[in-house]
Amino acid sequence: MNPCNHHSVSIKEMQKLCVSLVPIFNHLQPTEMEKIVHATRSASYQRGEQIYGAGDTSAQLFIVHRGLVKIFRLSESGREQLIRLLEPGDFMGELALFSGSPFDHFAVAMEQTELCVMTREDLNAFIEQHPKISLRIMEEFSRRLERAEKLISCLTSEATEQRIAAYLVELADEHAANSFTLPMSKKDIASYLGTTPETVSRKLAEFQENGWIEQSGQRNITLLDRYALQNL
Amino acid sequence: MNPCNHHSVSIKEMQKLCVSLVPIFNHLQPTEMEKIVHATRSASYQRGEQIYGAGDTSAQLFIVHRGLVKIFRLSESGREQLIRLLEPGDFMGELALFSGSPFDHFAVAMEQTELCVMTREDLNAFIEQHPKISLRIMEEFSRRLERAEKLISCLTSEATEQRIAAYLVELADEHAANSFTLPMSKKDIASYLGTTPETVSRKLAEFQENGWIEQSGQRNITLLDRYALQNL
DNA sequence: CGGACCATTGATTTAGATCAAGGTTAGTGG
DNA sequence: CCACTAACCTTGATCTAAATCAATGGTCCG
Repeated sequence: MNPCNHHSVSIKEMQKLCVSLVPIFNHLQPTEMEKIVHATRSASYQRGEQIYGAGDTSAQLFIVHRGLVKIFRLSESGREQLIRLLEPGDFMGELALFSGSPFDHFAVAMEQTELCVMTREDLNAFIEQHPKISLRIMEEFSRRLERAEKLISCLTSEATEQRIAAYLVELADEHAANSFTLPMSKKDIASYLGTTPETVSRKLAEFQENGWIEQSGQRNITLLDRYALQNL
Repeated sequence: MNPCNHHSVSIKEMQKLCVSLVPIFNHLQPTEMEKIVHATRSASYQRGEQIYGAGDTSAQLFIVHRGLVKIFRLSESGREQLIRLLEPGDFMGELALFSGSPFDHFAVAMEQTELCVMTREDLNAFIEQHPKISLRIMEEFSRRLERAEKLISCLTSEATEQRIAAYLVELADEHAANSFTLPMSKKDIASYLGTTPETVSRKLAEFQENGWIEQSGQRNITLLDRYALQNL
């Protein structure tokens, strides 16, 4: 944890920096933006740098402004379990913020990343003054919760093969295209889907043999038979 | 969906009914309670009755006042996947409320159950007037999210045996005692943990043989060797 | 250019699912 | 209150999907 605080940057710089807050913290008057500026600090991280780790305590809300952050746990056996990837506009650290309990997971920057940081007091004060914003935050929470619960259903009720197929379809939907690039390494995909890199490799090869997908390079995939994948 | 609205009950009755809101909606002045009363309707369900199902749309927040509600999905194969059990004070329906998308899961009363029902408009207005409450709701969200993410880690990184053991330890912690009653049928436990009733049976029998637990009746368990269970 | 990490493919093993058949419990209705 | 039925639980035998172990090739980054 070494957030470099730049409390003396110009308001204009901060506004630019806080542009990622817009999806959540919108409905703001220009004069209100100044309050966010004072409530927010910025922190910068290099690729591979840890933002926080399990056991750390920090009553701060982190909002990704630029870059990519990986959230994961380490199991007893030392296996890394990927929870999710955060893109600009996503936030993290909310549990520590609300309950004060220490983190039980790790956050690491996957590339050059800039964060906005808010303390609990700041958030409290902010929400009291801009109550409508809390609804948007709740909306975001509920979306994440939905995603988590869907993943749980998937993990418990579907076979590994189906999970991998469903994941491909999900990616295609996100990109609104049949060709896309995997957002992470096969190793991480395996961790996310609760399987092993070997199995991911094998299943993708199998899907390709069946003519359902086309792999090119190491991370590019084209869906050829979406229907087949969905009906495994 | 057949909520029986009682909009004409006395304020006193509603206060009693809404006592379960306290964990979330506290910090209220007596005069403010009246607003909740007007914002809330009550609905009553029999054991086994469905509150809503996948596909239904309803922009309402349901808060459990009395009883027990089971939330589950049905997978393609028709397998029931238990998401969670709601006890008094818990709420549901928030995603439909915020995003307007239809439910993708089912909610069924497990016993005689009473709910408080709030529409989106009611919640909006309410939060604008009582912004502090939104922090408590977020807290609740973040707790649920934490639980879901822990379950995901568990499902992906641990073996079935470890999951069952960890679940027993969790139950003991919740009850703050080594003896406790399983909160649901073994069938439902299996569904929750992503396994089958047979495996749950076998593993519990195995744990008992090893002297780690003691089963009595069909739902009572005493932990004898917590350490062994935690270090599978 | 070199080293570390990632990906692929094959051979083997195993945990847990599935299928099957009793025994038990609990909620229902007379 | 008791009897009945349906759902639940348990234990056994078999099967299979995926993990693990292992070895080679590929790719990215310093």
